[in-house]
Amino acid sequence: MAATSKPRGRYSVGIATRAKIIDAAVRHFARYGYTRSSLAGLAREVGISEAGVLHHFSSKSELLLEVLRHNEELDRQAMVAAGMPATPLAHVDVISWCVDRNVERPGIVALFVVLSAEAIADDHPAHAWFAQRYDRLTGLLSDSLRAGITAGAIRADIDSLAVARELVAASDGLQIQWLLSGQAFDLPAAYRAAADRILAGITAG
Amino acid sequence: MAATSKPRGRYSVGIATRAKIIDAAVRHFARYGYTRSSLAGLAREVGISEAGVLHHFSSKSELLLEVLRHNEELDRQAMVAAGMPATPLAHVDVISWCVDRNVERPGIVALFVVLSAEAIADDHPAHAWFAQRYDRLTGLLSDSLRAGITAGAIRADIDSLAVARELVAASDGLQIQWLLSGQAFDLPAAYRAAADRILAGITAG
DNA sequence: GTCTATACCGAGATAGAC
DNA sequence: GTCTATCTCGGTATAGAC
Repeated sequence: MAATSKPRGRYSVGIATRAKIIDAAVRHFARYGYTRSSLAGLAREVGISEAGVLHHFSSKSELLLEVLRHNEELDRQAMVAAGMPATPLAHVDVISWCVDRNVERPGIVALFVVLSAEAIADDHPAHAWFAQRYDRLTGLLSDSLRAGITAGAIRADIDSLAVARELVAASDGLQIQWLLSGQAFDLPAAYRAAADRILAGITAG
Repeated sequence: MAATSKPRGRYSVGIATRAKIIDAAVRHFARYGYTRSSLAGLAREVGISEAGVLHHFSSKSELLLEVLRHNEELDRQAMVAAGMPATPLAHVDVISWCVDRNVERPGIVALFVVLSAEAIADDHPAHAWFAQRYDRLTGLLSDSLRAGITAGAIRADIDSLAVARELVAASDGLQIQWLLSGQAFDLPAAYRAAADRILAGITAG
């Protein structure tokens, strides 16, 4: 424990500071979006100054991208730990797994709902990141559905990309309602019902 | 024509100024969200000063609510003109009609996607407006579905509110993907397919 | 690694002239 | 009805001390 925390001079060790900043940034970006979040508020929460934050991240937009990358890495690790396929979100079940996980951390859900809407503007610092994310997500899901067709589990006459978009859309749309309603309904159950309804229409036989 | 536009003094007539401000505000809020939009940019576009804008709307947040109210009124009028039921969005078909209409004006779609995400924060000036809007929307759709059950067209064992949420979620989620992709797919067709898939699972018989 | 101090910019809003 | 001028605040980022 002492190995990483021996103070040197008048400042605390700081190896953990970067992580503390990212943690706080997740909360702030989720609550206020990117634009309304301020480095000052972030710094106050961490217990350092604005300049201290900018020592670790050269700009606010770089911090945003680091937050997104960090979260992606955590997701990957959690998926591996849970025995999910290494390729993220390759299967429909994986979305349900994600929803179950995210219901425990509404802050992360808000982070993505708020930022993905903000990032629609093509000069937003995370615009490309989100555009790519959706392409990848729907592409992988579509591949997974086509594999299901080959295996004979799914009807061959469906538009796999369209269904993939619907599955992702159901998740995003329900999240908005869940957050706006103050988490007034059971999000995982709602998503499972929606996915089941979609899948029921495309199963073979 | 001259009835409303005789200049008095050195300023132009200005009865139309309020409408011009609202028009420009729709574009700005859609493009930048509420927070990133500035009265200065708005004013520049209209051709007046910031103070001129604030002469018509006492504050920026009041302008936002006026924009939302104005849009609601336009929707109502368009619905009446199209022979849609006066109660907005009481039927599933009405959503399709809205999607068809909105695909011609991606700015309005962006307005709602961006603002409804921004409004998740409970201190956002339009938070209550959006929370109520979703309650009303899903409530009316749910009522409509229950009427379908009574009429024998829809299976009696479905959760009408859950299905209503799914129909709204599909629309919201597809809109996000549509905007982020640069309008790369046919939104009305995608929504109709999604709605059909959901409805196919709940029709009686 | 973190501080203080500061430069610089742009926001929303108000007061009072025309 | 619109202007100019100004106030006040808050933002990001930089420079240099410790």
